[in-house]
Order: sequence, then C-alpha cells, then structure tokens
Amino acid sequence: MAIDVAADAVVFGYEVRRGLEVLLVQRRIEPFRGEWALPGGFVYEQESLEAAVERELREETGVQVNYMEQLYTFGEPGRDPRKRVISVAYVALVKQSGHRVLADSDAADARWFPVDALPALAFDHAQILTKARERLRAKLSYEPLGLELLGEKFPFSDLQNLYESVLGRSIDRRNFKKKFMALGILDELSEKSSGLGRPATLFSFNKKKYQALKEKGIVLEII
Amino acid sequence: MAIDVAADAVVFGYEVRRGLEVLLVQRRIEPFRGEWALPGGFVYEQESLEAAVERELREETGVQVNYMEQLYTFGEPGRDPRKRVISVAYVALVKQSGHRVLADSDAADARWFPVDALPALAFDHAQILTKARERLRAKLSYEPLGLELLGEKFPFSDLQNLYESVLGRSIDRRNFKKKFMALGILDELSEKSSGLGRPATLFSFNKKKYQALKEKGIVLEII
DNA sequence: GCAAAAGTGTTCCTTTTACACCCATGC
DNA sequence: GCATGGGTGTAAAAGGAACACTTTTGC
Repeated sequence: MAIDVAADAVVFGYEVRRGLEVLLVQRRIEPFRGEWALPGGFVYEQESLEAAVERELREETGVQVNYMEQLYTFGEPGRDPRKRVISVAYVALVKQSGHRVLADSDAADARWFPVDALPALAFDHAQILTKARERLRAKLSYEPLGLELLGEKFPFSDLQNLYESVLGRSIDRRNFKKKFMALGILDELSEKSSGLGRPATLFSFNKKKYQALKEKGIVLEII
Repeated sequence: MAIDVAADAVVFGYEVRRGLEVLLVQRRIEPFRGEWALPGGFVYEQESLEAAVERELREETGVQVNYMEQLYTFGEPGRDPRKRVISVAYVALVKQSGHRVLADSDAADARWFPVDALPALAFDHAQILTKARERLRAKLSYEPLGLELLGEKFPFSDLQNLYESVLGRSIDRRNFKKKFMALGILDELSEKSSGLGRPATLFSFNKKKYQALKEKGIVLEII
C-alpha cells in the first residue's frame, strides 16, 4: 500500500533553428546510471505533485516552466527494477530552449534533444515521451499553442514551423495564417525581423485573449 | 516518499428510463463513515493500477466493466484527513446499470445514482466526478460512444438519449442520425422494438468497425 | 540579378445547420 | 380516433481545401 511516488516531466522547448526539443538529464545514480532520463524524482510527504515536479526541474535542470499539465500516471509493477514506484508524469512547456544555460545541475548532465534524435531512455520513459508527444499534438486541435513556447516577438513563420514540428507534417501557409489570425489572439507589431530573404512582420500574443480562448476551448483543425 | 496510493473509479451506467448514472458505495469505515464515495481503495504492492480498480469494483459492487481508462491523479496533501494518499482515478463504463444486482458487497451499500441527483461525496470525490463527466463529454467528439453502455440491440432513440444525457442538451434527430449512420458502425436489424408508439427498428454495433474507428479516432461534432 | 523567404485571394466543394410532416402501433 | 414515439429530405450557409504569383531584402 505504501508505494514510492515519483513525479516526472516531459519538458518541451522550441527554437526555430533546432525545432521541437525535449529536456533530458543524465542519471548519476543506479539504476540506469549514465543513461538519459526525464527530469523528475520522488514526491515528498507533504508536497503536492506539481510542487515536486517544479522542485525537481529546478534542482536538476535550472529551467522554469511556462506551462504544465498532468499527462498520465505510469504504475506497472516492475517499471522500476528496485521496487514498486509509480510515476505521475507531467508535460511542461518552456520558452527559449536554445538560449538557456542549464545551471546548478543536480544531475550529472542536462541537455536538450531534438524530438527526432533522442537517445535511449531509462525506465519506461520512452513510453512516457511518446504519450507526451501525442498529447501535445492533440492539444493543437482544441487550444491554441505558442505563447508558452515562443518568445515575446516572432515572425509568423516561427509559429507555423512550431505547428509543423508538433504535427510532423507541413501546413499550407495561407490557410494556416487565415485560420490562426481569425482567432484574434495575435497582435501585429510594426517591427520587422531581419535575416535572409524579405523581412517578416513580427507578432506577439495578446495574452488576455489567448488565455480566454484557452479556457473556452477552440476547434482549430489544421490542414 | 512512501505514500499510500489508492485507485478509484467513476463507473457510468446508462438505462433509458433512468438516464446516465454513477455507481457509488457507502463507506463503512472512518473517515467519512456512512457517506457516499466512489468505489476504490488502496493499491497492493504488486498489483497494477488497473488490477486494483477491477478488484475493488468486484469486492465493493460486484460489477464488471466493459471499458476503463485512466482519468487523472489527485494528489493534494490533505485530501485524505488521516494521511497522505494520492488517488489514481479511472473512468469505467458498464452495461445494464438498471438490471444488475449489486452482489457480495464489501461496502455497506452500493447504489446507482443519476448524475443529476448525487448525494454529498466523501474526500474530493465530487471533484473527481466532475472531471469524469467532462472527460466523457469530450470523448464524444473524438470517439464513438455507446457500445460500452448500451445493450446488444437498441432502438436508435436510445443512442440519441445517451448522447443527450452525456452532453446535457438536446440534439436534432435527423442530423444526429445522418451523422452517426455515416460512421458505418451500426448494423440495422430486421427486428423491431415493441412499446408505446410506432415500433422502432433495432440496431446493434458492428464491433469490428467500432473498434477500428475508436483506434483511428473520429471527428463527430454533435449539433 | 538572383536567391531566399514573406505576403496575399479566390474558387470549389464538403459539411453543417435549420426545419415539419407523415407513419405505425396500442389503447 | 387519438396519443405516442418513429421515420424521413432539402435548401441555405458556413467552413475547409486547393492552389501560384508578386514583393522585399541581402549578397
């Protein structure tokens, strides 16, 4: 009846040059010492599950998340070779994965990995990650996504690239823009981005409208 | 770190005359002795979460479920007045709620309650139930529902009533039938139902097509 | 001037919605 | 014959999908 309870997080980050990434830590203790795993750890006696995830993320990776939601609870006997451990998994979203330096690490190492070039993972963490990617994909169709992953200002193409990364396929530019703009959650800035090719208009999320829409739910079928 | 882990189930049943119902048990021990609660209990050391739910359901209510999925894990410190307990909640669907006699009860009493006439519930079970109803509602839009709740043969109006019960609003008869039939998962039987008014054609689910559709996912926006 | 990415509308088609009258049976 | 629930189709509107050329910049 008394079972060890862990809380683990699948932390997604996004940067245009690198695409969708996941934050992993290298274990410095057995079991699976030296292998990569999701950040997380045991829940303290008087600590909420969310607080445990946030604490572990801080200790192991130094990141602060912009959004977090519970994903699923993995509880098969045998998923930890030592003893019975159930893990409550969370999905978290972080801005600026590329820029952030992982500070004060409690784990041997912590790094961002592109979702399509992941190392082997400890425990059943590969399974957790698969479910997290499905959740993220599903979220797109009933909630807007982007505020929690993109910077303050971004060209519209960044948003589309993010959607394409999550969905794993390409999207028609005109239709996507038409639909997304119709949500009314993007403010067009007068500023332009520099870079290769024609400069792009920058956008920012209108946080109030974004949150309102998130609570109400949307139906945004993407082509 | 070692925390008590419980598994609880929100069991839904449906019968035309009674509508959508939830199975509750009356607690025979403290805390909340005498109050109504979701069936469930502590998970054994070497038992999967699903097995624990099924065992508790069998012991406390005698029902056998047709479908079960994990809902959410409730883990706030203080949700159990005695000690730290986290509860992994499941949603289960059962056929023939009305006919079934609750046998061999381990709980003081077990009864079906219409979802709109629930008693006060122990612990945070009211919150769990609210989330379960939301999940059921959401499921309608991406998966068909009915096979797990209705009998082998049923008039089409039963299916519509079920959907109306879950959604909490009325649906246009012609449009609903058109959409649902287009899924191709219902077989029309030659048999007719008796009863008041014009006899109704009976239908049954085509289980193969139903399961295929369930796995693939549907988009069934109901008016 | 050319390579690179940004920006922009229209047409067709499918899906959704709204809506009302007749039918078969039991009493 | 009347009350009760079952059964059926169409037209108008909205939303989704497909699709290509021009513009602005850096080099």
